[in-house]
Amino acid sequence: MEHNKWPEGIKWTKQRKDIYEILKAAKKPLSAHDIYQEILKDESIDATNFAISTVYRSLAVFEEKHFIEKNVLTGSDMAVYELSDGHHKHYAVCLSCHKLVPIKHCPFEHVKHDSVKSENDDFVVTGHKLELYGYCKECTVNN
Amino acid sequence: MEHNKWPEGIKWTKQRKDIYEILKAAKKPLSAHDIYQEILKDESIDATNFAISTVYRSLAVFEEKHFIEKNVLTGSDMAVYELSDGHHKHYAVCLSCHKLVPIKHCPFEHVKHDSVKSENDDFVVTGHKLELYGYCKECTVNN
DNA sequence: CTCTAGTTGCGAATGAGTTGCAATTGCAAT
DNA sequence: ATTGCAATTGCAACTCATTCGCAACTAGAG
Repeated sequence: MEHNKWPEGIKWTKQRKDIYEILKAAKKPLSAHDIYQEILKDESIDATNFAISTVYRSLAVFEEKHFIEKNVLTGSDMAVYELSDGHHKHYAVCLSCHKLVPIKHCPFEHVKHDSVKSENDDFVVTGHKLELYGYCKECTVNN
Repeated sequence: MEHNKWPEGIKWTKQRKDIYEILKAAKKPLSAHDIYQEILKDESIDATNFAISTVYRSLAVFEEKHFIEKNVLTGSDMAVYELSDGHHKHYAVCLSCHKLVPIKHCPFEHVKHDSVKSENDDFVVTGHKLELYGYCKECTVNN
């Protein structure tokens, strides 16, 4: 919870540390509201006078600095955020219950982005997002 | 423009036909507002008393019937829609100018969705979304 | 042609996300 | 440690894409 090294380059306020910790502890991408709920719930955080606008502004800064990744998943209209800890992740989204199932191996691990570059005229690819969708075990059974 | 066969299963009102035609003519995914602007612009459409809520409701119905696909692209917070005409498409999004460059070959054309299924516990994959991002030629040159 | 369930226009409501501003606070330089 | 100021924050008001309630309308089955 403490003694962590924060990414460099920004002013590390108490609020930003809290938000960063919550994202670090999360097992799945969180929305700004999810994060805010965590703040309100967490006993160790003084949530009096913690504005949700601070959450949004901190997330914007984190994203700009590439500490986190922002996504809007199928079936939802709310942006979710997760730490970009090097090992980027993809998810399979259940169209029925909206559960997220992490994809263990990114099918692009071995694919060179350059291949796309040469195929499309001079587009420099710096990253990608992949999302599978379908139905999870429970929802398949119950339909 | 006319004599087209509409997908079955819904009531084909004048408004829905207009919206469907606009999507069919579009070369890229359009937002609800894009579509509404097209309606206002198009001389052949009587735009008096054409509500934008109708656009949203029609799009919702189309999506439900799988006539169209809804997406929220990186760098935007507005949903965009395009016909799901069998040949599904992916795009590369320029992080600088937000231009969309179609990806000619889907890297998943040859990948069996089942492979993902077996890798993750009993998730039935029915589709996927792939988005590349980076910088287009113009934006690479001008930076 | 009639009947009715499904659709529409309208305007008001919702809700995620943003913003202006005065007060506060990291943190670099002293 | 103390200071000084630019960056950050809380707050409340705002934006704007999208949704909703409802009365009037219409597609299309019979």
